[in-house]
Amino acid sequence: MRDTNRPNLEDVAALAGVSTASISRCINNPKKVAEPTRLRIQKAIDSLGYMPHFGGRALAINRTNTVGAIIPSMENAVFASGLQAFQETLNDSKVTLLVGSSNYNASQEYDQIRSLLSQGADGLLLIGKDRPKKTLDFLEKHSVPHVLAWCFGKNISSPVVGFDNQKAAQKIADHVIALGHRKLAIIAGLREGNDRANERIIGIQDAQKTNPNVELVAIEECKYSFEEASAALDRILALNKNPTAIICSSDVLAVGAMLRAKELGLSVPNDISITGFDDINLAQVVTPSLTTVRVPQQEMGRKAAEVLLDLINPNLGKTAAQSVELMTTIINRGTLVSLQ
Amino acid sequence: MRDTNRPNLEDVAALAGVSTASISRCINNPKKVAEPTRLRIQKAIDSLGYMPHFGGRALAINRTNTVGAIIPSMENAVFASGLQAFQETLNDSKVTLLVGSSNYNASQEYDQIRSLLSQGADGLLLIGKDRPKKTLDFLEKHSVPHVLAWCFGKNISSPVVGFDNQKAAQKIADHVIALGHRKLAIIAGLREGNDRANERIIGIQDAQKTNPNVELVAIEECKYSFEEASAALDRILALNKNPTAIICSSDVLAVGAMLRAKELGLSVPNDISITGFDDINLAQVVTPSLTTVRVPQQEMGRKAAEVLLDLINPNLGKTAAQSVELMTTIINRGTLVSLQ
DNA sequence: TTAAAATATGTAAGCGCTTGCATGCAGGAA
DNA sequence: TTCCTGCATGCAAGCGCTTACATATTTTAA
Repeated sequence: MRDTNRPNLEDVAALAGVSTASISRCINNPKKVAEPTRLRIQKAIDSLGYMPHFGGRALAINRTNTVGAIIPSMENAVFASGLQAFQETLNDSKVTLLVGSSNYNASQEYDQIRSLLSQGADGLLLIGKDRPKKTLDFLEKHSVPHVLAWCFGKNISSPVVGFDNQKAAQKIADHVIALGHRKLAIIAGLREGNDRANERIIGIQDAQKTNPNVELVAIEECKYSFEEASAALDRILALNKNPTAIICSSDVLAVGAMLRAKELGLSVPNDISITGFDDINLAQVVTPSLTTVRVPQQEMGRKAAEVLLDLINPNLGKTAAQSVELMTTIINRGTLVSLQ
Repeated sequence: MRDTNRPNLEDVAALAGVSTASISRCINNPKKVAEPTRLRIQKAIDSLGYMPHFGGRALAINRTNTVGAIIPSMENAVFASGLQAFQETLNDSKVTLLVGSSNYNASQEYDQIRSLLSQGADGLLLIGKDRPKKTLDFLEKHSVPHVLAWCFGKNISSPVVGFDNQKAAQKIADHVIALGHRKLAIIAGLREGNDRANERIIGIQDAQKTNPNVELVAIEECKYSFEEASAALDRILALNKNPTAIICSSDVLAVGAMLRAKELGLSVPNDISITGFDDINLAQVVTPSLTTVRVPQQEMGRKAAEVLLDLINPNLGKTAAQSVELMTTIINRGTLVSLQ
């Protein structure tokens, strides 16, 4: 039923003494309306405080200028600055961002996808490349424009903007090995439904395999919290295999392990080296500061937004949206020691 | 123009052999439709992969089940977990969250408010209580349901869910003073357009005033980054007033100051005590871990969502939405030393 | 048995906006 | 003058959905 409180096109039209069509044109395509009329209309709009009704417009043009992003967790600083950059880039094109979080859970992600889409999202940003067939089918069936981030891969059918987790992990592991470490352990996120965690483990295993005299004494998976990482370190130490370096698949895990090591009276890196992944704020703050892998978050967010916008706008002569691979860098700080 | 790709109510109705009205009822009020029909409809919906069109619905019921939140910054972990709780609570009521960020800038906030509203947000979460008249007028004129968080106060016309920044700041300052500190300095966020930063300063000043033998040797404002806090510490030290404690109005600032102190060869807390505010992750991670003020973020997010939902739903007999004041707690860790 | 009440479903109007088409009008070319 | 062109504007259909109301069917009561 009519909300008499909120002015609509007709009200503006009446006040300005023109038809609703002109108002609409004035808003969406100002050149199509003559100067004096435009001024009159603008005055009417201002004086009524008119704002176009979102639903009406969405219905008419079948587009919302809204995109959704579903990240595994909002609490995790890992995604924050990437998302911020994503949003800023969208805003430049007058597109609004809807955010959902999946809690690292595929079925929650599916629900969020449906929810954001039924909220009218024109496109989606998703994290990672592995998801259940059900989700994939859904995306395909509804031909949802989407881009994947925080991952990369050659034979993915969706556009991807990110980095190769496996290669990045292999690189840091190679680096650790090059410094003389021969007994490694891993603390990683739960692989289940998390391709990034999974590939990071595989990357480290790759590095180990190409160096036969390197031993991988433990692989511990846990949730991304200090407490869980702390417990994971305990489990590793309980094995009595004496790894000289622990490669963690996230800074949060690395810091959790460091905190625990400190509690146990172990010196990092003298007694044990620890490396992280992501290079979030935390990494610079711990003592010693964390040697880690820097992920180009901002660039990823920005580029992902560009690709998604391309996907949504049947664009004018521009090149089709393409996947882009970004590179990670190893940031050497204080938690990794050379054994040579 | 009709998107033939996307099934609409009519398609479902045709397939199920009922009218569109029944489909609509089946979706929104299943009890109103008989069991066998409901099953038939459900099957049709599933087989077509039908999803209601957001705009159509929004137009018909003049409601989007969407609320917006505008936070000063996404990068700052300060708001992350509160926002997460806010979102989760909304989700329980099938309400989606739109997020905008204002970059601690009133005019950007105003733009975001307009943008979220024109995206159809039914209500808004805003941070802090001070804003320009223009913004206030706008909210009033359009009678936008909204709740303020991260602040509290008696004579605010909007519902507020938060804590009293001034009191909380006074409390930590009193605590510092009780430990024997007589020369204090402040590192705070920029007060301009930021009531939280402002009130936290005032709270500390309150504490100082009631203790005449306490001196406030410096008040430095800066942006919320390690680098800026670091520079602020330098400016304070350059004064040669030798404060024994630096009260920071955010953990980020406190950690930035700590990092700088360490660079300068100053021991925290032996040479100088430092306190934070917020109790974000960072606080536990630095060495020594940070004595700070814990803000009940999750609770604030949850309660704010409840109040906002109340505001939006002309609800059934429930009590009207009320402001709620939450309490902060001082978390004693390692950066504040007793001088007695 | 019949009337009344309850239940299930359909009909159609209308939410606010955009846009193809029609109309009117001014200026220029023939 | 007449015709054409182009611009500014209006008209009205239609986007997909909800819902008051009308209608048809079943149940219940008397």
